[in-house]
Amino acid sequence: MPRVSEAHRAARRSQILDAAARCFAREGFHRATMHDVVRESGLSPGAIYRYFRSKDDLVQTIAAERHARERAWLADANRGADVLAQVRGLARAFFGALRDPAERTRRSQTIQLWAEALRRPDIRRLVRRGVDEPRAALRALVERAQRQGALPRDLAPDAVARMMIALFQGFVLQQAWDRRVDGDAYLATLERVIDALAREVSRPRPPRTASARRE
Amino acid sequence: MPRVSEAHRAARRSQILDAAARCFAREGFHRATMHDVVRESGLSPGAIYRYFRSKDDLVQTIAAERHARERAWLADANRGADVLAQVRGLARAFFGALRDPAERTRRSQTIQLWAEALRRPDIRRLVRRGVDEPRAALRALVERAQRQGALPRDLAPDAVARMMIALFQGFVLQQAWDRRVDGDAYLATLERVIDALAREVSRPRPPRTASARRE
Amino acid sequence: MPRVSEAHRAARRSQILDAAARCFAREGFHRATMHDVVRESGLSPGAIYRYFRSKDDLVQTIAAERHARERAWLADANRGADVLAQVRGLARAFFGALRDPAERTRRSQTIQLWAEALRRPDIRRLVRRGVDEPRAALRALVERAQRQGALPRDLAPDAVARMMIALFQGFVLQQAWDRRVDGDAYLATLERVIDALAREVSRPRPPRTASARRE
Amino acid sequence: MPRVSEAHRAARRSQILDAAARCFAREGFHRATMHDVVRESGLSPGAIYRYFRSKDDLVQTIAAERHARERAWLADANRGADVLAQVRGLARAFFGALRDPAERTRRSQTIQLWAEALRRPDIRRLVRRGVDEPRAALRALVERAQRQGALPRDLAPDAVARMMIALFQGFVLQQAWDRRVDGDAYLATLERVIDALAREVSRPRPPRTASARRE
DNA sequence: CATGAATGAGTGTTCATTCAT
DNA sequence: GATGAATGAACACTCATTCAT
Repeated sequence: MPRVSEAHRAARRSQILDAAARCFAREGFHRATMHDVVRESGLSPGAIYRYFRSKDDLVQTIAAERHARERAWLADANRGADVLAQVRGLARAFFGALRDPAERTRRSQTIQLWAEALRRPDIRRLVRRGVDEPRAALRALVERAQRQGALPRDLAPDAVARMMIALFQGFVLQQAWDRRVDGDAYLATLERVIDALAREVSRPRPPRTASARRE
Repeated sequence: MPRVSEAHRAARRSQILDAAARCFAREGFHRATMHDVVRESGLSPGAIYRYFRSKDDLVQTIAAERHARERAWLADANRGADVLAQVRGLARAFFGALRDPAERTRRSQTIQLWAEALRRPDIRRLVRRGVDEPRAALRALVERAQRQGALPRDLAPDAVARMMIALFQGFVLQQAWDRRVDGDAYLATLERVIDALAREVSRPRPPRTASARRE
Repeated sequence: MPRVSEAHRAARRSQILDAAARCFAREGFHRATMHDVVRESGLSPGAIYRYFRSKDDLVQTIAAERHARERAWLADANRGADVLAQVRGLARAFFGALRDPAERTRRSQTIQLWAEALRRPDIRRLVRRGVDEPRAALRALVERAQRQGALPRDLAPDAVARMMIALFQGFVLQQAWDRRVDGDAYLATLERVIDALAREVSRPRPPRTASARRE
Repeated sequence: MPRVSEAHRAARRSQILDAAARCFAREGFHRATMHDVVRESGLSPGAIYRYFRSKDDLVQTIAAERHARERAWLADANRGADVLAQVRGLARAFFGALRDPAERTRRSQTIQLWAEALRRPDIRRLVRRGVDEPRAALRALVERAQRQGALPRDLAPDAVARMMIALFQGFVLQQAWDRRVDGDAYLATLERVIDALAREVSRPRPPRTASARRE
């Protein structure tokens, strides 16, 4: 029977995590100090270490939280009837979210986690799952579209899924460095490409593709 | 050891830079210490500070060097006749380079620079130029292809350029976290998409596009 | 050891300041290292930096403290009736203090601050105030003596004040380099000079002074 | 038979000393680096270490040179007939020199040496001789004046000598911290005091002095 | 439970000095 | 003789973490 309620613990935890997230977004994981987090959270060092084992643990928890959030976000991807509409919906949801100012903070964390994943296996595991789970969902979606005749059968579903994720990742990077990047044109062109692929279904293919691969 | 040749100076410089690159790839910019670089280079702290003003300067120089390397890499992109062949050539060169083991080290640096660009304006400038210059080249290529009738005229050239870069960036990330990622399938699918776009030229478009956008 | 009393804080502060003073007196500001202060204080580097921003801050605080001490010392200079007795009292208090062994340490600091004032504006400000405030007090004293007819009216009060301070400063220097300097004889002769000046009041002056200035 | 002429050696030596003097005056002994001296002198580190054993040696040599200069300056003090005129001449020469801008540099060095003398016996020896020699000369002068009846016999000659030196030292300090200090008024008042003392010779003294000492 | 003063190993950097050329 | 690249011990300072209160 704990001395403080579970609700109190949870509140403290997210108070710390929010403060840490702000610090990390502002300064970067490495430049931000635990003292920064202490100041930002209004708590004491001891209090923070009661909830988190270390600074690395704080980073890891934030990474896990990011992962969970993005997973939830894809939860209803593989439902519904019109596959192409769903892909477009996903894309729109994703790019739309980037307009939220709070999303800037999260994006900054995400990019830092991408770098952090290179050195820390625990982070890498999370980041990889953040690719693998959407990838599986997108692949299933593409496969369903192929079965329905909405996308050509010679497209490698897994590669398509990776490409879609890459298109998201690259856009996140480019917009993080340059706010003026035009998300609408990017999204429109992405949809235009999907249309082009969709139309490939009803098209005679072999000769052209063969020649393209020849060289 | 005075009055040393320019060649000696250059050799020392790259001795340091190489050591730093190895340390940064192994530990990350922040975790790697100057002492690590000292040990790795076999020189003394003083020697390193004779060639570089600070640790940040070392990072910046490595960033600039990566930028220069990637720029050279695109130098002959916008030449030659067959535009689509060129795009494919570029893609193949890029993905092919990823097989070089030394490229792993460089890629690791690049990803770290992407994160570093969020906080350091000098790095951001370099990283952005690393996007903007290829983007301009790719856009010109797409425009040329459109004039030649090799790509449909309703594609936004700039967005296409960004997407191609995003496809590269995303692949670099995904492969950095998971060596097993299949570059060949990715490249083949990318070429498949370019083919699909190319074939759009000879297609009646307006009604379809409109309906695609309608929803 | 949290939530410590204000008294504890003050004790720690002066524990550090005392240790620093000893180090600075022993080694000089520049040769003394923070590690010396750490060792001498029995604390850790971090503890010291909790109370002082930098080594320079430590020097500055000691300078300010010396300034405050010397200011207090002059506080009751300009009171009382017999002006000449007061000047003599001041002189005796000043020279008397030099017999205290703890004063050796402080004097050593003072002389170092005189040199430090040449380069550091913050120290120069303090050192100058350490001259200007006594000077104003002494000048007022001399002016009062002139109004009372205790000193001749043709003495420039400000120059006299500067001279008295110079006599103190020079004595501090000379005794710092050679302990055997006889403070009693110095003080007696100083009083003898003041007497001589006092007796000038009742003397016919013009012709002599003119001839003295003539050459 | 040396490879370079003695004249060349001497020229190099003073080239280095001049450069060092400028650096030390600008930055202080401790903050000035050997690299500064290298840059300022236009020579190489090796060259400097061929002429001086260490940085401390450079300081010591400058101190010795300062000492020699000030000694020369007093060389003809104890000659000539009119003692008081000579004292005044000395004072005027001394204060007059302070108007030379090059003297600012030297004064800055002198003050630093006063502080340095506290820690370094070699410097202390020089600085003390810089007091003791003028003091002996001034004492002899005072004694001669007393024998000639130009100054009262109850003045302690040595204390008077110390006071005169103190008046110089204090003025140097005060003017180093505040350029606006009025040297002319100071000098005039100093002469005024000497006049007062001179006139004591023909004055009935005992009762007053006794009362002054009584308290 | 919470506090925050304290720790101390470790950081990036400097600089007096040396010595191969 | 002269050079200046190189050295490396030492420096001022930081910060993740602990634990007495």
